[in-house]
Amino acid sequence: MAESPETPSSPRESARHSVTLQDIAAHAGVSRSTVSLVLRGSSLVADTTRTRVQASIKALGYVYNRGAAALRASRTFTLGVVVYDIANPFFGAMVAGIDSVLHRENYVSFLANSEDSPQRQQRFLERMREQRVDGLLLCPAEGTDPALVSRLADWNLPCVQVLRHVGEPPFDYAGTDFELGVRQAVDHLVTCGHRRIVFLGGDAEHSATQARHRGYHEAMRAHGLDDVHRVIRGPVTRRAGFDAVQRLMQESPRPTAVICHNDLMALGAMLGLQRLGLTPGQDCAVIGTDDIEEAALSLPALSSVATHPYAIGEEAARLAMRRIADPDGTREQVILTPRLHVRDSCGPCTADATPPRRCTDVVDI
Amino acid sequence: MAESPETPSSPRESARHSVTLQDIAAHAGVSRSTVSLVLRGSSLVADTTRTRVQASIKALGYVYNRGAAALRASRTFTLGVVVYDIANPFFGAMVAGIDSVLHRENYVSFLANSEDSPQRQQRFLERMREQRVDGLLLCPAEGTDPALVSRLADWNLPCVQVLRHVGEPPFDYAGTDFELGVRQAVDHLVTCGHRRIVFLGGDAEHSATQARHRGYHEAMRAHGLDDVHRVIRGPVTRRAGFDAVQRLMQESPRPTAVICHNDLMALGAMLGLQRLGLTPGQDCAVIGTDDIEEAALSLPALSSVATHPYAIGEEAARLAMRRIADPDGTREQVILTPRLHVRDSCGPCTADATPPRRCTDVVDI
DNA sequence: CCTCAGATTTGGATCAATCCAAAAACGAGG
DNA sequence: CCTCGTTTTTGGATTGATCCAAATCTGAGG
Repeated sequence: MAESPETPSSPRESARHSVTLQDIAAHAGVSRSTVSLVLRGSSLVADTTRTRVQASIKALGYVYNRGAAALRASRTFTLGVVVYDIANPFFGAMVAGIDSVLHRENYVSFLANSEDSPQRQQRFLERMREQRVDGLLLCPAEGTDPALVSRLADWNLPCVQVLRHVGEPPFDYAGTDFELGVRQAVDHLVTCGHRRIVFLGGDAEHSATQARHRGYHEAMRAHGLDDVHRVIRGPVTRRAGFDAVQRLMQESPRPTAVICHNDLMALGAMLGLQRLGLTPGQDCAVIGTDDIEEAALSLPALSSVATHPYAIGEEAARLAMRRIADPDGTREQVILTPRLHVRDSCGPCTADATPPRRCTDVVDI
Repeated sequence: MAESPETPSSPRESARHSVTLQDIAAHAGVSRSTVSLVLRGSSLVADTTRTRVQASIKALGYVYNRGAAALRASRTFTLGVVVYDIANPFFGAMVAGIDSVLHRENYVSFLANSEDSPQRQQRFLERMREQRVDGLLLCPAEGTDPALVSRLADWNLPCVQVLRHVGEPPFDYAGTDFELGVRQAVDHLVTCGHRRIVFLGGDAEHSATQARHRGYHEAMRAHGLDDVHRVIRGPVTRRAGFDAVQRLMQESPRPTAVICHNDLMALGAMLGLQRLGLTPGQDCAVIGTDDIEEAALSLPALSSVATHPYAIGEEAARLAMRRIADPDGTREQVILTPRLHVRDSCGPCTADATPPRRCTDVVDI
């Protein structure tokens, strides 16, 4: 029989009707079902048959139709990912971590940027439902209805919350122990002799902000510094850090250290100090959170609590895979441990009566 | 008849068989086809019927099944997006731009991070084909086979290249005129009296790198500076800028200005100058490319050629929409015009014999 | 040569939508 | 009341895979 030649990928495959299981079955002299089994790597198929079918698949330039498969099998190998600010390098790294795991698992992901708008987020989630994704990774937008998580459960849509969380436990969650991170920062500063330590925090009310504030309050209390503890709330941007620190430095007595909600704020704060002719780490200690690449390279190098976004992404994706495999398994919370990287922006306290001590914690880039 | 109550979204919809067109048809007393027409907003349906059907859709908590629709209609409202470094803030902004357009167009996108690996990219593209996406936005990985684009065309998969491009024209492309950007930088520096201007560029061989080098060479030639023109190639990182500028400053006579492949390099270069006790903008001018947020806030503020990543993302997405609507339309190239933002890092040349001139081009943040 | 268990293979039904040609309903004019 | 041309609605075929129960093929043992 003059069957089509063995061109691995024939150039004229735009022929209206694309190659289907049926075509391969005919070419290989077996049934649709057998071809389907081969495609799914079933062990039911005899080796000789498998080889023959695989040859036909190559010969005809077949392309698997996941949509059609999903229709019957009700599994799509797709995941929805929602973040609220993809332009932020932190999320970039996190998405890279997610992507690396999904790639290994043969999953592919839809990404949406909610811009912290619950409406946008809602619209995307509905679309994800229509696409019949197998699961969701969700960094809930500020102001997300706490009932959302249970609604997703009603929809039978596995959902792992990331970084922030809403609703009542138990839920799946992956993030960092922000509370511990801030505590580490306070502890270190106190060890260095600082007392008047201000926290520059966010004004939003999600779990991640609350955890940081809790960490600050408790660490300060533990060191008996209730009387000087102080939180400034506002946006968590470079400029906010820049402005806030300049206001703080007018006061008397002025703070000897600031801990910032994230590195962008901290970098802004350092800039603010320099603008006043002060030296970060000498006239006022600065510690940031996240440990973005820029932190180690700034001048002076910024001390920062590393929150490992890439690892968070990986953990979240892995958790989603587990929940998809076992939808009724008990919910899990993966909480990574942050780590303070001490650099040049937080030297010993010189302003206070307390004798300056040499700081020799973790020092690296 | 005891029809199900009018709960907008009944809580027990996990009943094995999800609500389908058929169910709505029965509930509303019409046929499947009519419901389908309503869902697709057809004008064929009578208003009274439409209202009745829409009520049933709400009442039964129906969820459209895009997969099933795509199977028949061969349109998925889905796009594949490939970038090579999502952790880079530039791409974050670009993806945000893409997302904003797709959201408006009711499209949803698969995102992959190729990590500049052609293999990873290839694997993702194959998966995209299996998912029957309507189109692709591709920032080709370094080393991508130039034949890829024509292969995608054979697959009937509309593809818009972004930022970089491979293969032979005509193809759809969205990006910035990097050549012009570098030319602007050179022109400005020459106007300020600089002659020994070095370009710190990338070592990769894609279109975006080549365009920058071309811009540099031509501008230098146009100003009769062939004799002093000089390109240093290497990675385009902060550290590379830091190291390169320190080496350059040992020379005699030393360069009076450097133009960098991107802002990260430029920020590194400024840091390198400071490490030597030199002042960027005074002892040596520095100009970067991209104009990332950090540029305006650094100290001194970095002059930079803005490349508008968000806008590039938007344009690329719009172009993809056009190509999907009209697959055989003529290919388009959307090239945005970069704009030099002059700040404090590039003052007049003081080292040369040429009399220093006051620079009064564009000055803003 | 027959039987039977285990290994393979198979065809028809199914998943949830769209397409399309034809049927039904409608309304105006004779 | 009957045409005739619109406007609406409809059912059967179709899309490309999986599921599953039943059919077929093997080869060893009797």
